[in-house]
Amino acid sequence: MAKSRMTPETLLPAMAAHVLEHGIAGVSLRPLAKAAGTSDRMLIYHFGNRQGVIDALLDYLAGLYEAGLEAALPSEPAPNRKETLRRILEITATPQLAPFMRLWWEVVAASAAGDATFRKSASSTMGLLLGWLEAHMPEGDPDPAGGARLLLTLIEGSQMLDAVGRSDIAEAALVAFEG
Amino acid sequence: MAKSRMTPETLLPAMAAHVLEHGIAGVSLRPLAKAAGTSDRMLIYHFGNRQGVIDALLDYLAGLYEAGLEAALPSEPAPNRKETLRRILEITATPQLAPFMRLWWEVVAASAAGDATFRKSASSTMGLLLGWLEAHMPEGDPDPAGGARLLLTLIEGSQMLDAVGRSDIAEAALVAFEG
DNA sequence: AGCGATATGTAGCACTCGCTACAAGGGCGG
DNA sequence: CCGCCCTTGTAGCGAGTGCTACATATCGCT
Repeated sequence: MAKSRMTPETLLPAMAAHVLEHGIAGVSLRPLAKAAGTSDRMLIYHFGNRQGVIDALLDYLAGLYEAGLEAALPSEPAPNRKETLRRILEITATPQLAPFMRLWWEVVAASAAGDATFRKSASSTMGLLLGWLEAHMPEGDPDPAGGARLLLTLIEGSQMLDAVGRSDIAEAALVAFEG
Repeated sequence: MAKSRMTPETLLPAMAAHVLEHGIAGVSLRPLAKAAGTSDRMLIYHFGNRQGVIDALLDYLAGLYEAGLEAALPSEPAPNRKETLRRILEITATPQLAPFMRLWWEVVAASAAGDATFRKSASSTMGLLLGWLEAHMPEGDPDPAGGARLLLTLIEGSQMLDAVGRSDIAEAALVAFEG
């Protein structure tokens, strides 16, 4: 019966694409399996249960996001904090990263609801972003560590405001930011 | 048969309590109805359909949140932006407002996923908070409007970081904030 | 008192959910 | 070539979903 011997690794890209479009928190096995060209039966077989599927997807998506970010982020340092902030906000609004933002708020919501898996993923994603920011703070910044944390907080606040349709507030905040 | 003649208004408080504990985005009618001492049948009767129930709940919860916030927020202006920020963050970490935070990220996630009802609710909540902030900016602030938007962005970023277990970042950001 | 509108309980429909039991095909080592 | 194991399909279970049909109880009004 076996035609192609699909491994978990084979399935993940297609499932990730489905999840990026339809969300991950409430995803159900049958549509997910169909999107990957297999059956719910096989997802359970490969990943044990639904939670296993989601865990694997979160891991895989974190890698995808990191790669996408790495590709989009410029390496030249900005002259000051405000410009650093402006560049990051511009990049994270990139269409190819946009589906990740929708997913991101799902991860945050699940974290806030107490889901350990999602929280761990979210927490490490923030660590990743913070690390990049620290490494790309303007030269001569008096407090790169603190500044990076301040910028990260502003970035996330801006993105939340974008998500609820109040990018006007985020833009005004950027203007008012003295960096 | 009718025992108590429950009106939609009678049902809302109990339903709100249930939703604050169990989430609103994926709430299902039967447990919700049981929590309110009625049946799914009656929820549909009173609110038309599930969406009607959720709409009514969002409205009611927005009112609850506003009232809780109004009760918790002090009226004396802070000496500077940083202190204003610190006070707000302290208040929104209040236990009685905590369940609302969990709900809030659900609302944000649904907004990001394109749900119009949730987005409208989230957007107006941000408007509410912004209005309060503008009215409570420090005396003599050079740019109260811009400053309020900057603070709101920082507040929301901090709360997101809290939600994913990275309050360490939010606290360092507060320290690094020059207001 | 009687009648119509309002309110509520019961049963059920058609569907999806995660997951499992069973059987069987395909690959590989002996 | 045989037999075992890994993989996969089919069918289905029990529970839960939003919602509806129908019957009936209760209230306000005349």
